[in-house]
Amino acid sequence: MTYSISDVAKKLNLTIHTIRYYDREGLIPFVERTANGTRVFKDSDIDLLNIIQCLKASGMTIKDIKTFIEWCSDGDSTLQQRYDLFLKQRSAVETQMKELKKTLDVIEHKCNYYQVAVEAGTEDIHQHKKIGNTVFE
Amino acid sequence: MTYSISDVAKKLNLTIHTIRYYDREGLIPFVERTANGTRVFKDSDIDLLNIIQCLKASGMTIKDIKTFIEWCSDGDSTLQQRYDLFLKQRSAVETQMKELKKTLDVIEHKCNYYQVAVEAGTEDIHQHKKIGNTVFE
DNA sequence: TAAAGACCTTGAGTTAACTTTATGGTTGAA
DNA sequence: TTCAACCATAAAGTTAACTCAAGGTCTTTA
Repeated sequence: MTYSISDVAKKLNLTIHTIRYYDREGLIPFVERTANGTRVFKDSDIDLLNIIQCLKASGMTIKDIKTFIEWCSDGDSTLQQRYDLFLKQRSAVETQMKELKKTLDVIEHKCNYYQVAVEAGTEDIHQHKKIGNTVFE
Repeated sequence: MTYSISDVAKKLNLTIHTIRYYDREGLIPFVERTANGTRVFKDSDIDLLNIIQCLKASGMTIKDIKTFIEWCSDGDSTLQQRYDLFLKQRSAVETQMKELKKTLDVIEHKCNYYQVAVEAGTEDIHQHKKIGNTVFE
């Protein structure tokens, strides 16, 4: 089973431009070409693009993802580096989740605050802090 | 209690430049000035900067945060808009947390994969997919 | 057979959020 | 009194990650 660039774009919810950009940046070095240069994607290429999406979501830059892919190409001599990389990303994502939880708590506090204020028709319902003449909490 | 811009920068782990940038963008319109133009921050200004950090962490742009601050200045007539905004941000953050959890699961899978491979000294320990001649899982 | 619609490359443009540079004013200790 | 250490503005520069435009080739379809 093979796919055109637009098939892949639809499947992964990326634009054609983005996929070509990733190719240019060296993220998908194993995509084959027809005689006239058209890219032909295999399932394994789609798997790789999925991994790239995951690494991006974990906060990695394109440049760092490229490094990882180069390590993959280098074979078993880079296993430790790749392991360390994923350990680092794991802890990075765990940190992000904790931060996001704190953020959510603050936002939920605001939701409650505004729900009460909307029902009352005024922010004066709250004992509050003022900044200038403007209510901020 | 008042603070200089560098005090605030230290306290909130921002640079002086970033704080001035936020001021230029209209995010902190209530900071006072001395006769010669030096900014003087009150505790309420620091509270507001903390709220700004939280909104940024939830994925809001500077432009949208500015809109929120304008709504605050407009008083009770914007209560519903502000409530809706926080409901929207809450659901945005909840979505982000779910996505991050999926990402973490994939990364943990990779950690296990590489731990086994490092111990074995080779990726051949895994039944695997190959892309070109390169192992990607 | 010609127009539509894929695909390609190179290179320039965009956007957000800073970040730096250039230039200059104020203040307080040595 | 000078000089370091603050503060200020305006405007240009940076970076990442796209995104678009121009100009060209190939293939399919009316």
